[in-house]
Parts: sequence; C-alpha cells; structure tokens
Amino acid sequence: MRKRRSGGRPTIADVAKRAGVSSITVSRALRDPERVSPQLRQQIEEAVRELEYVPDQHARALASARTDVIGVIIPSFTNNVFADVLRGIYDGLAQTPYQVQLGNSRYSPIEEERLLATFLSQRPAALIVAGIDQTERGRALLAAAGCPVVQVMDLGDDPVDMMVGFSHKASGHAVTSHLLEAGYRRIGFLGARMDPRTQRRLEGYRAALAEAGLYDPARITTTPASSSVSLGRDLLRDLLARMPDTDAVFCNNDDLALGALFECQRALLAVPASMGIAGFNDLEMMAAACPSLTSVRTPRYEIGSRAVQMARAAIAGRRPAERVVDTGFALQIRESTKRPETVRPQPMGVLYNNA
Amino acid sequence: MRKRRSGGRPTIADVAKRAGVSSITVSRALRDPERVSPQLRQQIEEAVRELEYVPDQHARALASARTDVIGVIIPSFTNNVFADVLRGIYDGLAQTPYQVQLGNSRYSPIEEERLLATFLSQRPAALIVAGIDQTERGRALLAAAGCPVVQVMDLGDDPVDMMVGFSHKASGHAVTSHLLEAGYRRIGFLGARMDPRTQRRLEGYRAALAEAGLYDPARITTTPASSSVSLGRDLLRDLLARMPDTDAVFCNNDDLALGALFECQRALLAVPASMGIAGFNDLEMMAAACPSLTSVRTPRYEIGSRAVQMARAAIAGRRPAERVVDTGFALQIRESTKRPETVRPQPMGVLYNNA
DNA sequence: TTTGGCCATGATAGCGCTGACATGGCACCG
DNA sequence: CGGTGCCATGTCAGCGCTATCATGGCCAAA
Repeated sequence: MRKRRSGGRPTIADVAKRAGVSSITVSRALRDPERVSPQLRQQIEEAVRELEYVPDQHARALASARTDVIGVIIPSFTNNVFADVLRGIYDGLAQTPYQVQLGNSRYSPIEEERLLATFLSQRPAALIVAGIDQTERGRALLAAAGCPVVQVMDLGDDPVDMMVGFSHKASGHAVTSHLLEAGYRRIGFLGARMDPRTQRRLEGYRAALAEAGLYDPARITTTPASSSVSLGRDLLRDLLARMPDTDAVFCNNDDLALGALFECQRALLAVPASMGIAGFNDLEMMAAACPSLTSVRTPRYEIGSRAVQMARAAIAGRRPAERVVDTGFALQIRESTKRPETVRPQPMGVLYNNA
Repeated sequence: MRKRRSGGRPTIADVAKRAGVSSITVSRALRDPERVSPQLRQQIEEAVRELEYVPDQHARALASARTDVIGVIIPSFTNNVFADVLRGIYDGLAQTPYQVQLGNSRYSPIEEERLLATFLSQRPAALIVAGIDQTERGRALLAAAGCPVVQVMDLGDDPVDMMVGFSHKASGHAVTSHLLEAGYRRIGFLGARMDPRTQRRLEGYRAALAEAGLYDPARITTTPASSSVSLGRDLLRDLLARMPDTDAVFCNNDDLALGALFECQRALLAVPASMGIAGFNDLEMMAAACPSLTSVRTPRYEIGSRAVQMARAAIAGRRPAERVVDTGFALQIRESTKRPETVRPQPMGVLYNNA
C-alpha cells in the first residue's frame, strides 16, 4: 500500500475516528457548524485541537471545485502606490480563510494576460486587478472567469464586473486648475512610463489648460522609462532647457515631484515663487518635504479594502448594488504651489468626485 | 453521477483520449518529457494545444504531495527594501512553474509564526523568510518544514537551512567609521521601529564610536513607530533639542535620512558643513537629493534572486555547498557627508564584506 | 395511530492527478 | 534460440476531501 502522503499529518478521517463520528460530519462541522448538533460539534472541535488537524487545501479544492484564493494582479511591486493597495487587501483578508495570490504584470498588458490565464486555471474565489486597460483577450478571460472580478485604481463606464477607483482625468484636471488658480500660467507636465492612468491624468491637464487658453504641447515632457526621483530631476531640466519660462509643473507622480524639487534646489529656483510643483498620490514624504509639496491624495488603502469587501460580498452571493464605486480623490495644497502674490485662505483638502 | 467539476475544462483524460494514449503517459509527457517517445510526445503536445488543456494544480498537489508554491514572508509591503527583494524573487521565478505565496508579518514574530504555520500546511516547495529572528516555535516549524528554507536580508551563524544576506552590524560600523573619518565627532543615531536588524545596525554604530572613544548614548534617538520621512524630521528635531552640538547623524534608513535633510533645510543647517547625514539602503532617491545623500547600498534584488536560485537548487536536490552567503554591502559616499575641510579623493563605492 | 416531513448523520462515489507496479516488445548475450 | 534486462507504456489504486443521496429518528398534523 502507498504510504500516507500527508507526512504523518492527521486527516479528516483521524479526527472523525477520534470524535466517534464519520468524516463527512467533521467536514460539515468545520465548514458549516450550524448543520451539526452542538454536542458532536464540541467533540469534533476537541479532536481537532488534540490532533492539531489542519485541513488539506488541495484536497478540499479538488473535491469541491472551490478555493479560498483571491488573485491580485498589480503592475509594480516597487511603486508604493500599489503597496498601499496591497495592505488594504491583506488587512481586509486577515482573519478570513482567504489567501492572496499575487502577480506582477510589470505594466505589460501581455504579461497581465498571461497572469490572468495562470490565475484562472486555479479557479480563484475572486480576482482583483489593477486598471481597466486589459487586452481584448484579457477582458474576455475576466468576463468568463466564473468568479467575482474587481478592477481597481481607475474608473470607467464598462466594468467587467465590479470596479473601485477614481477618475485620473478628473484628478489631472483638478491639479492643473489649482495651479491656474494659484496664478501660474506656463504650466508644464512631467510624466514617466506613461501607462494608461498617467495618460488620463495628462488628458485632464490638457483639458484644464485648453479651457484656460493656455495649452502648449511643448511643455509636456514625458518618457517611457519608469518613474524615479532622478528622472524627475532630468525631466525638469529638459523642460527648462526647452521652455525656460515655465513657471510650474504637474508631475504625474510624487517621485518625479520630489526630483523636480531637488532640481529647483540645485538650480536655485525658488519654490513656489518661481516654480510651482504639484505631484500625484500624496505619499507620506510630500508633507515632510521642504517646502512641503502639493499633491493629489489617492485613497489607495481604502481602494484595496473596499475591493476585498466587494469581492467577499459577491462570493457570498450578495453582489453590491453599486458595481462601480468612485472613491474620489483629494487635492492636498501645500507650500510648493502657494505663490506669494496669491496666498489666500484655501481649504487644505479639497474633495473632488468624478463630477 | 456527479457532474464534472472543472466547469467543462478538459482533464488529462480528455487529452489522453484525443492523443490515443493513457492518461499516465500524458502526465509523464508534461512533467518528464524524456520518458515518453518523441512521437507520442508530439501527439500529446498537439492534443494539449487543441484542447487548451491546463493541468489542475490541486489534483496534482493532492496526488503527488508536492506543490509548486514557494512561500515568502516579509515584514512589510510598504518598505521599498522588501519590494526590491520581491522583484528579485519574482524575476527569478519567471518562466518556471513556481508560484509565490506572499505573507506580510508586519514586523511581528507572532504574526510570522502564524503565517509560517499556515504556509506549511500547504506543503510549499520552499520557503523564503526575511530575517533570522524567528520565535522559538517559528524556528522549530522551519526546521521541521520538510522543504528548503532560505532566510534572507540578514546574516547569522546558525541558519535553519540556508541564508543570504549581509551583516547589519558591520554595515552600521562601516557608516559610522566613515562619518568619523570625514571629521564628524558628535554623531547621533536616528532609528525607527527598532526591529532586530535595526538593532544590529545600532550595535555597529555603538561599537565604532566606542572604539573612537566618542560614544554617547544620549545621541541615540529612537522610536518604536514605523519609519517615515516626517519621522526623520521629528527625530532630528528631538535630537537637536537635546544635544544641539550634534554634528552628524546616521539614520537607520533612507526615509529618515531624507526627513533629516528636510529638517536641516528648514532649520537652515548646512549639510554637510554643519551636519553630516548618512542613510541606509541606498534607495534611488538618495543620489538625486540635493545635496545627494550618503547611504549603504544593500543588494536587495540580488538577495531575492540568489535566494530563489538556492531554493531551486535545493528543491532539485543540489543543495549548495555554501549554506550561508554573505552578499556584502557597499558604502555610497555622497555630498551629505563631505565636510568641506575634509574633502579628499575617496573611492565612491567602498565594498565591505563581513570582515 | 398513521403519515409526512424534517433534521442530523452516514455511506458511497468520485474530484483530476500521480506513485507503484505490471506488461509487453525489443536488443543483446551466450 | 532461450534468457536477460531495459525501455516505453499501461493498469490500478488511491491522495484527502466533499456532493449526493440514503437512512433513521422524531415530531406535528390528521
């Protein structure tokens, strides 16, 4: 006979024998205690404790065709933005039987598609994916996933299933409008990697400036390279070399904004007097910088935990009424965009929704 | 009869029928192609492609008592340090059948122990854990894991199995020595969270100053709160309030160092002339800051990929001869510790090993 | 009392895959 | 030409769990 595979670990049958019941009763007592009489339940719990029984996930998955795995696909590990979303997800899943299977698409839709296929082959209980810009086949895979799907960090009117995020275009518009109100007129854009969400922020920037009649494409400085503080310095230097009269920049994320600040310090360019700087995401460092840096606070942790909440509700058969949740964003106005001549009382956290 | 669980997905039996062989042959062709004749192999591959067959992980795991899951436990998602390790791990695992199961211990040994137990119940192929400071029971679990275990990011002489990292004490000693050589004499220490690795860096700091006869415990400023840029500002402010003559600080990580720099800017304290600043980890921003910030470059990505390499070798039965790998670290000397009177030609990247 | 229905529990049969062993064909040997 | 050993392939029996249906006891309604 084949030796036991579990390496000596007790199986449900061992628990059953010890508790003097059949194994199916143990199974029920563990998954659906209501269906077992209190007395047996107690005996079983005792046996479980004594034997230190831990159910075998794989056997369970095979027998029931269900798993407790929630697949999560994000485009980057290094980007703190997603670290916060992840924290929200893991915290939302603590003390539950669910486990996270994490994939990194590296901002590549092809890679994302591959991950999707891999993950789906494991019949996850739910799937959380960053962004709404899947490939056609990726979307098809998601649509046929047979499990709840939550797209996060962006907003669109065509969710595969559910969606939690905010409008990047609206947020780009809001920051740019703020710079205009602060009195800046020759506002540049610094962008790295230029993934779809960045593109939409750029669109918002463009729209706001166009409305004001101040749009000049020459002030847009982008690179496909991935974002970093040094890159922020390089991009600002480039921009100023080409358009020396630029008086403010909207940086598509906080790393770039920090780099821009350092470049200004090096070039002895006064911030905010001669150069306004606004970032995106409002990482913790923005408030600590000197001068403190204006940014757009994005509710990353909340998006993660909200996504988990929606996914769990859907798994339980209670699909939320609102399939698309707009978390909004908040403009955090700080020193880096307070032009001396325009300093005036302003609420420090202006809340926007997808108006 | 029970309906097929796989939701219509083809099983190995379907592939076998289509290829005109038995299912065990399909199984072999997929896992161990050498053992199947080229002709059958080709037929099988064709059938797999036509049916879009994807093996069921759970069935495989149940039948073979093995999985392709590598468990990874890190103490933080938000800390970029571990993001880099993770990238190394994921990159090392790309194009392999292995999957990562990721856990966040939140710097809590208790939580780590819990995660360990959970992970082990899934019989992972290998385990990669950050640090060497497991609880007693955690160590026991690891020792009895029955799979390769790699402890990363630290060094010790008592590996559970394998180990890749560097000496935190030696690196703390190296930075402090550098500050002394640069001419600083009243050197403070800023530390947050004070996890065991931080403690060892502090030990290195203490030893270096004690050797120089300049150790003063009053210059150590720590907090159990977790690290952030703002905290760096606060800690430096505290230190200067208590010990205004402090002329340099070794910050236990780069966030704190950046915060310290901002605080100096705010207080109009010249860096490096009146205050030297050194950080730890050498995140990308350190080189971009103004002035650029001295730090200790830690080979985080390499540690991740090396750990994966060792784990895979061990899984394959080729346990590396060197169970403990010291990756070393590199002092990155930059503007923030170049005191005007002591500026002299120095190699820009001094390599240290666990001397 | 009978009957029907419900509830708690059990017996059975797989889920999709792989380990162990069996089989049959073929090359090579004396 | 029988024997030997090896190789490719197959048969069979589970891995540990749960879906499904069966069973038997109990209570309420008739």
